[in-house]
Amino acid sequence: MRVLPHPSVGDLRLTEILRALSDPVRLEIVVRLAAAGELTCTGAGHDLGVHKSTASHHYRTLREAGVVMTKQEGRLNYMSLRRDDLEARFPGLLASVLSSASRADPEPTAPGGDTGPAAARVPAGADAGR
Amino acid sequence: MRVLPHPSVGDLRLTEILRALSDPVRLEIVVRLAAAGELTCTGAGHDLGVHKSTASHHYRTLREAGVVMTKQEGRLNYMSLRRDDLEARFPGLLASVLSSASRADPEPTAPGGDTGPAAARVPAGADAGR
DNA sequence: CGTATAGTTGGATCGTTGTCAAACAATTAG
DNA sequence: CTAATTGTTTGACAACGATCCAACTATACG
Repeated sequence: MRVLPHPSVGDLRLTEILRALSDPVRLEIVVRLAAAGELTCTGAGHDLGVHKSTASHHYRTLREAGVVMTKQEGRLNYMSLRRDDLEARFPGLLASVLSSASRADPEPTAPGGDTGPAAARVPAGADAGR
Repeated sequence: MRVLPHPSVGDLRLTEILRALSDPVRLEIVVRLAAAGELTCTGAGHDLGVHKSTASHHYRTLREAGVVMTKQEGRLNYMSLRRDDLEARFPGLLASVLSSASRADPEPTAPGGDTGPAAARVPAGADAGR
C-alpha cells in the first residue's frame, strides 16, 4: 500500500493553502469534506463537473498544500480535512474560510442549480481610459 | 482625476479574494496595509523585491479582487484595505488571514528588514519525507 | 517650458495551472 | 483468470500569471 506524502505541520505555507483554496472546484471539495468528515475521492468529486483525472489533480493539490489527508484503504482513498493541523498552524483560518464559503454565492462548480443570482452587474460607470 | 473601478461588496468573490491573497508579494502588501492603514503605492511596494510595474500589477489584482481600495490624490495613489466591506461579506476572513500571516514564515518577499513583526525563523526540522 | 516624481500600460517571456483523454495500476468481485 | 471499480499518471494544450523592460500619462516643481 503506497503512502502518500503529506507536508508536516511545520511545512504548511499560508500562501499555498490560500492558493489551494482559491479554486472553486477545490473549495467545493473542501466544503464537502467539512460537512462529511471523510469521503472517498468518488464521494468528494461527485457532480463536480470536471473529469475524473482533473479531480484527481485537485486532490493532489489539496494534499500537497496540507489541506487534506488521504488514507488509502483497499481501492478506496479516504480524504479528510487536516483540521487539527491547520488549526495548530493557522488558528481560525479554516473556520473562517468555511464560514465564508457558506456565505458565498454558489461558485460555478456543481451543475446542480447554481444559476447564480442574476449577475448583479457592477456599476463601473467611471471607466477611466482603459 | 481618474476613478479606478472597484467591485461592489456584493460582487466580492471568495475564491478571487483567496487567490489575490495567495501570492507572497500581495500578501505582504496586505500585511503592510493592515499595519499602516493607508499607504501610497511607493510605500506599500517599498523593498518588495519586484519591479515597479510588477508591483503595480499586484495592486490591480488586489483592487479587482476587492481587497484594497485605491484613492488617487494628485500624483499619489493611496491604498487601503477594504476592511469593512470584506467584513460585511466574509466576516472574520481577513482577520484570520492577517493573524495567520503574522504566524507564517517570512515569505521570500521582503529581503531586508520589513515593517512586519520580527521575522522569526521556524526550525523546520521535522521533514515528512518528501 | 523642462524636469522630476508616481504610477500605469503594453509587450515579451517563461513558468504554472486547469482541463480532458487515454493509458495505467491496484484492488475487489464473479 | 477475467472483468469491474477506483483512482492515478502521463501527455497535450490552452489559459493564466508573475516578471521585467520600455514607453507612456499625469501631477508637481523649478
